[in-house]
Amino acid sequence: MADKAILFKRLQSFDFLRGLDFETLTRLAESSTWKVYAPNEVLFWEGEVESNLFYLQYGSLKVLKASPDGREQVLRFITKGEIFNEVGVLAKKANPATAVALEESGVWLIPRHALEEVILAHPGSALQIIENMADKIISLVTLAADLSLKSVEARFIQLLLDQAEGDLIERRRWTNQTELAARLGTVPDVLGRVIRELTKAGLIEMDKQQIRILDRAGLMDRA
Amino acid sequence: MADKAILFKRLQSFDFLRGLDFETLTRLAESSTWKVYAPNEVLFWEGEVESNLFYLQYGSLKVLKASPDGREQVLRFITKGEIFNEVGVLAKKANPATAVALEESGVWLIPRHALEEVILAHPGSALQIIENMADKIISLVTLAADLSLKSVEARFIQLLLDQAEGDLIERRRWTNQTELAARLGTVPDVLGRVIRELTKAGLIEMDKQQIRILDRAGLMDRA
DNA sequence: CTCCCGCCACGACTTTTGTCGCTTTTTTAC
DNA sequence: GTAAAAAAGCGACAAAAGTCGTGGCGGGAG
Repeated sequence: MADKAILFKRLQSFDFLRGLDFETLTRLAESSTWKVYAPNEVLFWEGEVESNLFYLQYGSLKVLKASPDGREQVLRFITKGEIFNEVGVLAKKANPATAVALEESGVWLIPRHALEEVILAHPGSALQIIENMADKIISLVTLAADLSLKSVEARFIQLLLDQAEGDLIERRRWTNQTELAARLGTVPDVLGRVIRELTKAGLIEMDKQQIRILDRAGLMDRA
Repeated sequence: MADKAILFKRLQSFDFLRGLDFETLTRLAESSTWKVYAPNEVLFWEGEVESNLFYLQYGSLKVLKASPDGREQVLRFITKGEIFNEVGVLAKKANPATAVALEESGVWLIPRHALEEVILAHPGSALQIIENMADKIISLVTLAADLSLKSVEARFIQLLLDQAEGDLIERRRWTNQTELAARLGTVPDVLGRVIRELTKAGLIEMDKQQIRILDRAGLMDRA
């Protein structure tokens, strides 16, 4: 079990808790619990009511919705340091999506009652949470519009350009074509085809370890 | 200009303002302004920063994102009594979408500073706003998943079943095939084809005034 | 009244996306 | 290390979505 002192330090660094006093943070840390999830383990299912706020200390997750026939649409990736499940915690609604660990992930669970206390006592933190949710609304709006208005190729190119540091994208264990396809809202075959075409056109190069952008301008043209 | 007394009454009926005292509501009403928009008039554009909260007193609006080539994806319809632009007001972010009046619409504009005062003074109202935003997140998540995982036909059938009162849907002036198509994330031709197929299959009947569901079970089967 | 414009109907065609079957390669589990 | 499972490559095909052209109907504007 991770030390509560770690969480305490983390809590101090959250934007939305900034400026809270020692006792408040201690109380939050005291009532929270720690959990480690294995790769592919589910944190919560679509339709469940989950009343903890999650703070991801290490690892990475995906949030998705699945169709009856097994296809999935990834709505969001969560990396170290992010909080999630504001919807379940604060709106007391059934969760609209499923959260799954992509790799081993360590998570703090902060119970609803502790959080509500903080918000009522410190209205400024509510504004921070609202900003946080606004960011999510913005990215969901963008996702919906992209799914409807852009081709798979355009979405893939945008993903490449967003993710690239310099002209390189490091591939991790879970950055395989199947996962990328779910992220783009398509199937692995189609993504594979797009990759082949972009490779043949000399725009990108892809192997197991990385994706390299060879012609940034050319990519932008096609998107 | 509509009487501020009307807004005052309305404010009293907002969920998120419930329980506020007389002076607070009066102040809100005092600092708000009233505006009427003509059909097809734009309330705000994607990318603009808009610092008023809107309350739609009568009329109806659509919120959409457009692609360079002119297609649009409607993200949300707003009807009488709803508030919108929480994102712009509270998160101080550029608006992710454009809002357009579908018919003549009367709107109250509540400025940011007045709203922030209320929230800081009454943390409970922040929780109400958070719930409001959570609802939006949920419906955007659903929209994104539907766009990615369901066919146009399935989305149209779902729209029919959601909107129907009894087995009837009244068509208003702006419920034409062009608008319905934008709402479903497709083009009028495709929607027209789907309508013809469902009609030929004896599942629905559609004229200028209304859409009638003839075989609810049959529709659900196909979706 | 009539001309014009927007909406809709419909068929033909193109493009995009998704599916299938089969093979090879890579990863994982034991 | 080896066997089994998962991922990926690839071509052929099928289905869904989008585009284009033509033409009809009907409701304003003049």
